[in-house]
Amino acid sequence: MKTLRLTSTDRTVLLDSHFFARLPRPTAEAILEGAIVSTHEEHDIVFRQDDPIDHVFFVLSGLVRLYRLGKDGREADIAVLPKGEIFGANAMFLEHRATANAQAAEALIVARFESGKLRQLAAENTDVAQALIELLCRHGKMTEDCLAEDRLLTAPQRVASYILSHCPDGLSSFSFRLPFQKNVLAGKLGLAPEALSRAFSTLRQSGVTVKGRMIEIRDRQALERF
Amino acid sequence: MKTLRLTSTDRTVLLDSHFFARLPRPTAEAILEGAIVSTHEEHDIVFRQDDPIDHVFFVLSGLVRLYRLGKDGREADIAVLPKGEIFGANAMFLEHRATANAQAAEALIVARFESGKLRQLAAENTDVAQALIELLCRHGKMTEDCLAEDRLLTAPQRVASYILSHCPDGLSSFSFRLPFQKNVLAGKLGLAPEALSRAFSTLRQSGVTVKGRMIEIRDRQALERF
DNA sequence: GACGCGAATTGACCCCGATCAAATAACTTT
DNA sequence: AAAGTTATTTGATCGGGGTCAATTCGCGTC
Repeated sequence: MKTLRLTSTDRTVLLDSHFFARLPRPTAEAILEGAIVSTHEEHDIVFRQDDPIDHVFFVLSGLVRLYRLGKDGREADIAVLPKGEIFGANAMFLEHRATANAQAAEALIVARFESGKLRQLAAENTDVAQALIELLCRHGKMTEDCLAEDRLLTAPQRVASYILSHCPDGLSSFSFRLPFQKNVLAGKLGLAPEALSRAFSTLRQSGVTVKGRMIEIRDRQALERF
Repeated sequence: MKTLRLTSTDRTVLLDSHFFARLPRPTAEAILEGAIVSTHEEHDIVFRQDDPIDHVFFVLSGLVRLYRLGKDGREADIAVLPKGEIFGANAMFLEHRATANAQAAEALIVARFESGKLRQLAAENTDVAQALIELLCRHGKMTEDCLAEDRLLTAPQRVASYILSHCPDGLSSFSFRLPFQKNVLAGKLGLAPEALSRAFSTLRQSGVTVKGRMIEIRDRQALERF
């Protein structure tokens, strides 16, 4: 892990992100003050569950995986966060302990902000508080979605749902490139890699073609029906 | 469903709750102004997924079940909330649409507050915003816990974990009464009722006795090991 | 273009938990 | 207390997905 300072493209990523974009520019700038940037190799651990953490993290590039460990060492993904997402914010209001492990799922650059300062700001500035509230709602809903999908859908259905979430409305056929290794996708969907693989081949009969990371859909309706 | 006004015991439940207790009394009182109370029979639907809702709900007594519906009509519980809990708050910041169905899991009394007013208050008053943030963090963590347990634990392990969460630290043997029907517990744990039943009988060999709603533990360590 | 290594697929097997059906238990009502 | 519901348990069966082992594929390197 190496630590650096914010570059100007970093600032762009930050200011364009879901969270900072809804803040008045000066407020956003104030938060950026004192940000620390660090790089991590794939598989590096950023923090561990129950670690005391006094920072909030922002993905500048790459991918983080948040997961919990079972007694037997098995891992369960809670979330997979791409560029522009924030993590570690819950901890700020929850005893300052991480609720999960955070690991680089690929080469990763993160910015971190002192949570004390951010919390202070949130207490003084309702814009910041609003932004935090919206962030937490959004993340909460994502976790809920995940839980509901786990309980309601089979593996092929979850994969279909994932693919459809990448299909712009109206198109009946399209293709896209997976934003990460199948490995990671499997974890995100709560599946073993083998199960993901089998799910893809089940979906072949519904017009899904997989070649490397490229996914191609021939018939959107068929997928929705699945 | 019948609608009423707040009784004085209702006020007590509200003011003692996790959310309101951390607010200055006058602020809390201000929110209570204009609360509407309604009663619901077991199985009544309070609101449906995707309904536009402009209220935040508070459980005065009884139990609500939040769940999503699958295409095939199957139900997946997202949360089961007892007296003192708030629900429908996410919607306030998420297009004003409910993210799940809310159903009375037993005779239920709820108070509702206009979300517009609450949101306004949160924007003006950082105490309210802080309380909301903490609420959302707490709920977020609960959902995360649920997701992780689903992915990491078998049915008997989930039940053991549930029982242990009711065991005060230090005691090695103790007993308690389930706060709701096994039916509901099964849903909360993401199990079919039959699976819950079987899980209980598996745990018998680890010193768990079940008689009606009474649960008795002989050996805490044995349960933790499970 | 050949090589090498980690990622992904495929096959075989097994276990957990869902589902259906039937029996029993626990409540309500009268 | 008897009858009628509604929950819960138990048994039997089945399917989804996890795990292990063996290939095969894809991609970066030389």
